[in-house]
Amino acid sequence: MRRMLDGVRAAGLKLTPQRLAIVRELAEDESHPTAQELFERLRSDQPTMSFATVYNTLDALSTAGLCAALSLSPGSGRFDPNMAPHHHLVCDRCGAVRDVPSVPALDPPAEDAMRREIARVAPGFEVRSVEKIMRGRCAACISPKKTRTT
Amino acid sequence: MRRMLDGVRAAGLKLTPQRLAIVRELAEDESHPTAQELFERLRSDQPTMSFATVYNTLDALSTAGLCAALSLSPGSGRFDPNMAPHHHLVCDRCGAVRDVPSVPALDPPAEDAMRREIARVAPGFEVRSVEKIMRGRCAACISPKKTRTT
DNA sequence: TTGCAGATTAGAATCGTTCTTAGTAAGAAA
DNA sequence: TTTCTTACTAAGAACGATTCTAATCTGCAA
Repeated sequence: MRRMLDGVRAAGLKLTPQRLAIVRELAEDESHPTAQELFERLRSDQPTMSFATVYNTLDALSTAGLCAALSLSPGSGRFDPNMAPHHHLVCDRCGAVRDVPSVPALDPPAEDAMRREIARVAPGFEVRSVEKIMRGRCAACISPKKTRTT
Repeated sequence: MRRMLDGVRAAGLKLTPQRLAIVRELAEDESHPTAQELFERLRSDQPTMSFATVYNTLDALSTAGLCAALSLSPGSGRFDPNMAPHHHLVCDRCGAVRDVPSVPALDPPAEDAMRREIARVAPGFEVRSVEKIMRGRCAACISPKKTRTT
C-alpha cells in the first residue's frame, strides 16, 4: 500500500481518487484478482468509476513495476504438441515462444524446501504439473539490424 | 504425429478428416500456434472447416493429454501486488491462486546446464523474469465435503 | 449396411479488453 | 491562492478471441 503509493508518485503518475481506491483494493489482496473483480468491489465506493480506468490504472501500475500482470488461466491462447518436460522462453516484444528442454532443476534439499513451502501456504494442494515461463527479449529483438522480422 | 493419432484413437475419439488435418498441422509445429493461426493455415486445404471445430479438437486433444494448452500472453487476466520473488499455485478446478515464496531452486551445476540449454535453443535470448506455475488441485477441491465453496 | 453417438458447420452470442471522445481535475508554477 | 497544462476519467462503442446453439452429417461398431 505505502510502497505502491510511493511508487505511483515516483513514476510521475498523478494520484487520483480512483487510483488511490484501486491501490487500496489491490495492495493487500493475495487473491490475484481480475480487473473485473476489482471493478465490482470498487463500484460500491466509487459508483462512477469506469472500467477503462481500472484497466488503465492496472496497466500503469504494472508498467511502473508496482504490480505484476499474470496470465494464469488454463486452456487458452496457445497450443503446444511437445509433451516432454520443458519450459518456455517468451519474448515480451515479438511474442515468439521457444521450448527449452528442462534440466533436473532442484537438488534434493531445495526440492524438500519447496514442498514444505507448498505444504505451509496451501496444505493439501496436489501439484499435477509445473510450468516455467522465462520472459525477456529474443536475440532478434535485442539487435533488430542483423535479423528480419518473424 | 503418429503418437498423436494413436492417442486420438486410444482416447476413443473419432478420427475425422478435420481432426487429421489439425493433428497434421499441429504435431510438428514448434511455434506454439494459436487456434486462429491453425485455422488460417487449414482453411486452404479444408475450406469448409469451422472455427468451432478447431477449438473443439484442440480442447479434445489437450483433455486427452496429447497437447498442452498454454496461456503465455503477457499482461492479461490477473494482477498480483506481490513483487517479491515467488511462484504460483493454481487450482485447475476452482481457479484459486496462491503465492509460494520461491526457495533457491537451482544448484550451480543445474543452473549452468539451464543456461547452456537456453543458449543452445535461443542464442542471445536475454531472460528478464522467471515465472513458475504449479497446477493441480487445492485441498478444498480434493475433498469438498469439509469445505465450502469459494 | 445400418444406426447412432459423436462430430461438424455457420453464425449468433458472450466475454474480457481496448479504443474514442469529450469533459475533468491533479499538481506545478506564478 | 489562482491559473494553466497535461494527464486522467467516464461512458459506451468497438474489437478480438472463444464458446454456444441448432441443424445436419459421418465414422465406425455391430
